[in-house]
Amino acid sequence: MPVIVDGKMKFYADSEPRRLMELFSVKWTTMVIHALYHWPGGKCRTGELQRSLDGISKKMLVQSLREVERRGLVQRHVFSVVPPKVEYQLTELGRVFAEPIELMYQWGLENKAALDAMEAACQQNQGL
Amino acid sequence: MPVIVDGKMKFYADSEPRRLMELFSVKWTTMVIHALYHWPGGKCRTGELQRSLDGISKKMLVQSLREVERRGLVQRHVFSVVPPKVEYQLTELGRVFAEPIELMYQWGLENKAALDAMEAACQQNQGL
DNA sequence: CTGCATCCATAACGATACTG
DNA sequence: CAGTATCGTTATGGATGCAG
Repeated sequence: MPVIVDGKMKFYADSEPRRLMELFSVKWTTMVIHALYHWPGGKCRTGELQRSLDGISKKMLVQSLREVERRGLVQRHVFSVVPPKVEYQLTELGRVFAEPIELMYQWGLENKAALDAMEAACQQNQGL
Repeated sequence: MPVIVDGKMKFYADSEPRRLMELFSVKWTTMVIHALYHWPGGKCRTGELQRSLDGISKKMLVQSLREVERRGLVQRHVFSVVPPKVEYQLTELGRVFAEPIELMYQWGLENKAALDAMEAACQQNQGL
């Protein structure tokens, strides 16, 4: 799987897998995609989304939404009414990227034991 | 899949999936695990590892290694010789967590088209 | 060779207050 | 309701030099 150069293995930070991982490196983006993926009807309003994402600030919500919109993963629908109404939904490309995210969510749910073991080791080695 | 509270969906930042994702949020940790996972024999020295991870600084290498060691994913073997010799290898728990990481690497390699599409959209929407 | 310490720049994040 | 702006804190990461 890894690239071999002069008989030595090489791993690159700008490889495809790493480009994918960068999506995960920002705290809320995956949760936004995950939430939209599971939203009944696939569309939801700003406020609803914020209330569903426990602990997210308005700033990070909007910032995350702009981010995924810029990347072409989410589409924004603005209704010209008062009070304002805006709906968000995954694009086709967004649903493609929901796939690995759902894989991770699945794995996480099925491997709580491993996650707990890691946390336990973590606390045990505080003074390392 | 999501939790339902009062008929509304709720997504928590401290859920199992998110705890897994936190492993991914630090730039080099996944690459270190990925590299060790594919290393012939499963053990490798500090310098070898650094040379294989393109662009990593010494500081981040050591920091990442201490991180995964603290989490119980990697074991450190110190040889009492001069010049110093240290080897790293994945623990059993580490090999468990290599699984989702390899899944992501696999997905990334198989979906270069989607990644390129995202990048293209990204650049097109610069002035958004 | 391995590891640590230091300095510094930037990015991520949260809280709050304000506009239409 | 949706979105913006500002401030301050913390985390992240790179460069460099030193020590065993």
